[in-house]
Amino acid sequence: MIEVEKYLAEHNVKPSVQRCSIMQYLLTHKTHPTVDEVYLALHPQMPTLSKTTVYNTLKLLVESGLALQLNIDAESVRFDGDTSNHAHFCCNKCGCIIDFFPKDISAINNVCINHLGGIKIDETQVYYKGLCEKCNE
Amino acid sequence: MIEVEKYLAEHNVKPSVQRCSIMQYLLTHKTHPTVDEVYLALHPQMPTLSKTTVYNTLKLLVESGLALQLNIDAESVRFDGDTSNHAHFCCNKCGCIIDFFPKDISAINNVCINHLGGIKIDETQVYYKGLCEKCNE
DNA sequence: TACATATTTGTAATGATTACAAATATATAA
DNA sequence: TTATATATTTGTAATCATTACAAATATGTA
Repeated sequence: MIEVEKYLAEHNVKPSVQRCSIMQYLLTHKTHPTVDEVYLALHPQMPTLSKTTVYNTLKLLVESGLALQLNIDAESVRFDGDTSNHAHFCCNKCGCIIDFFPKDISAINNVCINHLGGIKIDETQVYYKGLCEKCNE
Repeated sequence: MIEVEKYLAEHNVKPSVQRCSIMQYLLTHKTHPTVDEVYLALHPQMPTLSKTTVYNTLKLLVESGLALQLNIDAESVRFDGDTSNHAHFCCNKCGCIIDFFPKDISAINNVCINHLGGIKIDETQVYYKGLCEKCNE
């Protein structure tokens, strides 16, 4: 947990107990959880945790560059503690989300930058949807 | 409007008055409107229109391949009557959404397909976020 | 220790979306 | 054409994610 504390501090986020737990959860669970999933996972060990805190903290982490917010699913927002350059696949049947690191993904980011003048790109999100290996038989 | 009627019928969507109006609106307004925006725009000329119908119809259009659903904005879902292969840019300041047709965008779709075996890709969405030309001064 | 500031908490409000049943329109069969 | 079955639309009520906000708690500083 000392690691997480440093990681937050390095990004100018004061490492409170709640923030460390939530960041730690994101780093150790690559499941792209929703606010609810984070809350339900941490609540047993931390009974005073409030869902509002989970909302606030995840928002803070995103703003501080420590997490990605995924809108791949219209139903609820998902979060990813892995901020490296990668894409996501969402299965339309079982809803699983799979990380995706094609070696030429940086080309995707450049596609845009090469074409537009005045526009400033801060973030690129690539979502694939379809059927995962299991659901595709 | 006869055009829209044919367009819907060709995609096995029965062309009711409401469906034609909504499809027509999407085709003539490339603003990636929300459900609310579609409803507010059509309601004056069609006072009996219900917002539920707008929800149902847009869902039907998406399922029939006549519109795209964009989750670019977490706040509310947006729709695009242009189903051709293109990306979207969203300005973090003014919220405008800009269509984006880089000539090598098909490469983005292939990125995934080339890398995965059992997974079946039906849809690819590419979102860019940042500051538009105006907001970037 | 005392005080100022930051963080967390819980509840209430908001707003998008869905469920559902009644009303209306459309298509079909006699 | 008329009667009947089916599909579509409508309006209201419910649901659910998210946000607002003010009180409570914790933290940092003099």
